[in-house]
Amino acid sequence: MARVATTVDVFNAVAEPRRREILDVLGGGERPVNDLVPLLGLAQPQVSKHLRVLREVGAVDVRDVGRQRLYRVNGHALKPIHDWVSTYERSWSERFEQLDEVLEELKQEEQGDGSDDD
Amino acid sequence: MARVATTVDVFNAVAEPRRREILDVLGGGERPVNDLVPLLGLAQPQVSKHLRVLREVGAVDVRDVGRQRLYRVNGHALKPIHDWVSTYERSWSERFEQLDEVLEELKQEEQGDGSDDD
DNA sequence: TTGATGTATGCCTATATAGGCATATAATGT
DNA sequence: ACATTATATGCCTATATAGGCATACATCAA
Repeated sequence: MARVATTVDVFNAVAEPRRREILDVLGGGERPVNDLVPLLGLAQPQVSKHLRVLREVGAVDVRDVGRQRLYRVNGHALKPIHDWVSTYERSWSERFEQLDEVLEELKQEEQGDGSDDD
Repeated sequence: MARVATTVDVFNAVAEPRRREILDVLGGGERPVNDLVPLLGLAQPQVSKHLRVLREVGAVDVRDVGRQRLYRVNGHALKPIHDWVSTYERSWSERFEQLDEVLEELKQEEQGDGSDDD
């Protein structure tokens, strides 16, 4: 078996480095497909395919202008990733480390208090 | 071709839902492998394999105690994901939306000013 | 040593999928 | 209508990998 389809799980869609690159480029503003081709060093069909995956998970939106299709990032689709990973932010954020220190102090005080209702 | 190895790219390692589940469980505290088996509904060998992948990208640490191996989350490994996805936070965060409003206002004022150094 | 328990590894199969390449589709200009 | 440009789709191959299952390895108990 392989894994949950890239077109269904945004975590998986974005696990492909090329697709992250595409989002990063599009972060700078709306662009047609052919703009991405030289920037990524990929053939046009592959770029279109990556864009399709990103579109299916909602990470990009499209707009037709003449014969061009202008793609743009839709960051909302990435929120689940942010939400999930943020629960681990405690590990590296100074802000949380300081919070942990305070909580630790409170805990110690409680223990000195003699109550052991854990 | 497939994609960057799960054992090399933390984005890819975590693109597998089972592995996110494992991290979520371990977030509650250190646990031996066999604790995860019933919780995930996976066979023990598959759990060990997922843990191996997580260990290779540094997302978990191990500690031997007797014949058990206690695994725990190492959130630091997830920071690159947080950093990357945070650049898109503008899309959904009220905080950034308000900032955008202010910037928009400043821009309008500048235009009314007659200067067009854009 | 022997047996039991906890975990890791190896082999196998099915499957998803990235990229190569040809071609289809669509819009525009002449 | 025809050519040109922009993009999407289809077919192909190679490859990574998730899970099934047997088994190796390691640690502890008797």
